[in-house]
Amino acid sequence: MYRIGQFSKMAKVTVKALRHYEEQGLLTPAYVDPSSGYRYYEPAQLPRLHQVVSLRQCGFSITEIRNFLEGSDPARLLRERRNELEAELGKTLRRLTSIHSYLRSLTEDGDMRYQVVVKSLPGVLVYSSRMVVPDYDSYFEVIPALGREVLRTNPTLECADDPPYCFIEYHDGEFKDRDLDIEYFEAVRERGVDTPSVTFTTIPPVPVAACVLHQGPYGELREAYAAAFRWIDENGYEPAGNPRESYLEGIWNYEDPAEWLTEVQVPVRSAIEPGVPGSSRERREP
Amino acid sequence: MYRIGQFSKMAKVTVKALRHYEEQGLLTPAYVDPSSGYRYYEPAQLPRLHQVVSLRQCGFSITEIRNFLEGSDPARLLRERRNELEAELGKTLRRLTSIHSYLRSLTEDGDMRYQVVVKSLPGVLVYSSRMVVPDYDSYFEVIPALGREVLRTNPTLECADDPPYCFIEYHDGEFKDRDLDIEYFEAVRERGVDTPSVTFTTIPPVPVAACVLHQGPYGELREAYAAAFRWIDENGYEPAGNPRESYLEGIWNYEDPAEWLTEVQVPVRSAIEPGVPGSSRERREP
DNA sequence: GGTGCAGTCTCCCCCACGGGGAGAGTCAAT
DNA sequence: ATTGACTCTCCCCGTGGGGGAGACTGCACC
Repeated sequence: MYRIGQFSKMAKVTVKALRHYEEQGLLTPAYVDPSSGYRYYEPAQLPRLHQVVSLRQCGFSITEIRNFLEGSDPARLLRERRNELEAELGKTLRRLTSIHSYLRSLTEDGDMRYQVVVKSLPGVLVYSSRMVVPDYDSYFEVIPALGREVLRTNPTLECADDPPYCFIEYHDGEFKDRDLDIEYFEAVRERGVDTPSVTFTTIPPVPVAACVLHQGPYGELREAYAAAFRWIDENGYEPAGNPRESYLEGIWNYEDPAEWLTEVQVPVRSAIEPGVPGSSRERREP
Repeated sequence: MYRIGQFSKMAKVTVKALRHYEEQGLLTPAYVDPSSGYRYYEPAQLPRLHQVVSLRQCGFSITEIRNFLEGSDPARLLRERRNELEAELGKTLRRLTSIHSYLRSLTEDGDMRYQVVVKSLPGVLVYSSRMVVPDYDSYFEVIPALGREVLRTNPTLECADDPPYCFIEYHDGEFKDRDLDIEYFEAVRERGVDTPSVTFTTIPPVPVAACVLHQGPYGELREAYAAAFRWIDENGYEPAGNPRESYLEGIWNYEDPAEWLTEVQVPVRSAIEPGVPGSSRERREP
């Protein structure tokens, strides 16, 4: 019979952990003095404790260890844990690659103007209009005209404003700066009546998109795209749809183009062949 | 000016997280209504939030992001984070390998008799005696005789008993079952007087040792060694010293050899060439 | 002007795995 | 009897928010 401190030294496990394991039902002391409350352990308990420590070193949670010790299909638990660890491995690798991109942009370009965030884009009710315009400057004429046209057929139409969401999708598979095949979207509160050039529809959500925020005039957007596609390439993703340009602040709010705010959103998927790291479930972290 | 829910949709960040970021000083709302307490945000705050989210996706902690945003040498923080991520990667890999060994022992051997735990062994004051004995059975004569000899020259000597620690170190580089070159150690409370065959000394701590617990007669210890060395090999370690057999329960406590408890402790080091994963600091986990 | 409802506020508890410490009790030796 | 070393229970701490209670607020509608 050893007291907790002695047993703790034998097993190289802290006293706190031993008490915690008792509380969690993993290891009950061989005897507890009813008057003093002192815990007494025996070496015969070492194998069980050893197993607990071994499983902890594999990253099992207390609950999983309890299940394990109670004999519920160890092989299954081990395989589950393996899948989780593989997912974790994939995530750590992605983070590492991401840091690498960060560091490169810092040392090569000297700044970190464009940081990439991966998020999903919700599906939303919109009206949209596809067209070919001669150049970027045409946006400033075409889009307001489109708005007027929609309002003419749908006088009571309200655009979404909690928050607003309007963007252009680029249908050209390659970079062009004239004769652009674009589609303009604007989120609305409810479906309206189609016009010859304007269609109401619900766009599907995008499960994964790499997003870059651009502050400044549209002429520099090209760099934002470059940063986004470079990141996508470096980080083991590949484009999975046409890029969007979402307009957050623009001419309608600020005279000064330096204040304009645009988000480039590129739908992506993992370029890693499926079945290996990173396809599995999450655990322990956001 | 958007309320928190609208802004949350724009940035795809939960309301809870926005409030948390304010509390942590990462993003203060553009305006807070003094009477209602409502938070109001502006799109111009999106770049900062975008950066926060981007750093979170790299696994930075809130505190690190705060340092980052306050401009303290981003390159250094990124390199630090990279080192941490590499360490994490190494740890996950080790866990994965460990699970793999577990699963193999389960499917091949059908049981999981021997689980391996990595721990460090403390330095300790001992007396020791090196000798060559004809076979394992000699232990039962030689060791008690040794104890008597020590007590003859050191009548007041007390062995450590909080907890006791006695073990044999095997000096043969290979497996033998006769003419064994062994050294017996027993921890004591204070230094005594050497005898011709017994020396007092403080053995140095072992930073990393792979340990296996064996329950049963000594004849089966060979399997414990086999399991330990196999695990060491599979898990990217290599032996870094002679193995020890630590006797926790034995003939002095139990008649029945099935109750005997012995821990095999093999000093190891990482067999991975240094400089790559796993050599760095810890973070977020035990 | 009243009412309903969605949104927001603050406050508190929760997750895992213990670490750190306070204040009180216990064991053994001098 | 008095140390001094252990041990007990209880509470707070960290991470990064999630979930929910109870109370307000803002806005639309009647």
